[in-house]
Amino acid sequence: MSKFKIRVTKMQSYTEENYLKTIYHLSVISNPVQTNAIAERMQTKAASVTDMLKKLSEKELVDYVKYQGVTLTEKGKLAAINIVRKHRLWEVFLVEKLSFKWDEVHDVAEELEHIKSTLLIERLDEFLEFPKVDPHGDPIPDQHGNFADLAFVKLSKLKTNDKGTITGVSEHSSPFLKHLEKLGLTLGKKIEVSEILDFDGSVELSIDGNKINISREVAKHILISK
Amino acid sequence: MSKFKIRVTKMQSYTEENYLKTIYHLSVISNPVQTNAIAERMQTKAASVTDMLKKLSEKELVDYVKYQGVTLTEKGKLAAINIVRKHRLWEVFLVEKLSFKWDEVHDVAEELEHIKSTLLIERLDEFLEFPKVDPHGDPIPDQHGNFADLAFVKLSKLKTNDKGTITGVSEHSSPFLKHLEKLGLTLGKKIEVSEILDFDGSVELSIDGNKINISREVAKHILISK
DNA sequence: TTTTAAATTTAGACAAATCTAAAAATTATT
DNA sequence: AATAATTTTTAGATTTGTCTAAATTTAAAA
Ligand SMILES: [Mn+2]
Ligand SMILES: [Mn+2]
Ligand SMILES: [Mn+2]
Ligand SMILES: [Mn+2]
Repeated sequence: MSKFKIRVTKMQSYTEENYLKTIYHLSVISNPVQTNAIAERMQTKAASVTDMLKKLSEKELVDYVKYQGVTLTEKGKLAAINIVRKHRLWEVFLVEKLSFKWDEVHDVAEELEHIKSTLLIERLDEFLEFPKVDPHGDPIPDQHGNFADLAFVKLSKLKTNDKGTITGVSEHSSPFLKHLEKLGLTLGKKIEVSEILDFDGSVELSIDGNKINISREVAKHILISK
Repeated sequence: MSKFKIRVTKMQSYTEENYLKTIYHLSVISNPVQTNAIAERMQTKAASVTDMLKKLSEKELVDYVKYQGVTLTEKGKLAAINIVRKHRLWEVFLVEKLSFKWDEVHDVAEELEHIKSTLLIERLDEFLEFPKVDPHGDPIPDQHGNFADLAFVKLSKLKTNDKGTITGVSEHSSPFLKHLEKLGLTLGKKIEVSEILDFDGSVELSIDGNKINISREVAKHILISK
């Protein structure tokens, strides 16, 4: 009879992975992460979230204090970043190799990110020539979970005459991305703020020699560098 | 109150898809397919299979007669072929684009085949330039489920002095494929039977100018054309 | 044609993930 | 500090897919 209990750390399920990823993303906004925030983002009910938090806590993937919220443990954070890595690499694949548009990739990547094979993901990384960012400008972590924290500023924070390059978006919905596409606001484009309208906060900017006006709401989700 | 019951044909689950595919493959050998055959191939218990057969029958994907076995309906067959199509296309991708060996692709494809996106699979097909066979020589069905029934003959059926080209294998396990690899018995290779040994039925063949001997068991799983 | 063996199905339980409704804890407001 | 509002958790069900053990049906053997 063994003196020690062998704890077989089972692999995470599809569902657990989605929870970990959600908690990871919400951690940026608030830490610890609250039950309702997770429920809303995952389109599920608070009661279901509570159940899962207990389970993740049991597996030592999160630190969970009743009524207070959750934080990822080191182990949980690494697991989460790994899913994010896979998600973003698949998005690059879809856009670069299969001609998907940047608003078409999200749902498929949401499924592909759960495929379990390190060989697959390392080979994919190599095949894509080790991309540093995904089609939405988000950084792609390396095998060890490290990635450069790109210095972004929201377009809505710029002042009149400020210049910069579009390097990311903080909203990934298809309607939003299609809207940007139509306006010519795609990654890499240089812009200059020509005016900020007083009455609605909307932003007028020069792009490719044209002047266009975008709502404050849209400006908030466009990330500018330099 | 509506007079008609609306039957929402739900999409198949990951598990249902695996059952359909298994039934499809077993149909080639015997029709109808028996419960135990499915259970054995899926590494599960007969009782679980019975439960699933009732469910698939309910969804009109199989014709199921208690104690007699199952047959795929037209609908079920199409669904099954679609999974097979995805499985084989992904295998080609892994080998052609990510340098996987032919014995490394199966398990990963087993997961990838369940990704739900027609756009993805049609684009993948295009990206791979519409391959007709997978890395094991198996035919890849088109979008409509049609594929050429390639005329194979088992190497074990050949007589002395018969010639032919290796165009497929009927066993996909990693050890078997690695074994073939080591012997130089890969797809496209031309062989000639030089002798069939009486006492154990093993086959001696010429390949690339060399003579090698393979067991009858191995010969049974090598498919030859022309 | 009984009897025996093999295959298959039912009955009843269980784990994962979800839900609704009700209870408990925390936070905000008077 | 007491009350109200919000957030979170529990209790109890439900669905999907699985299992073991027992009962049935079919096929094979005597
Ligand atoms: Mn996902
Ligand atoms: Mn992205
Ligand atoms: Mn599968
Ligand atoms: Mn194959």
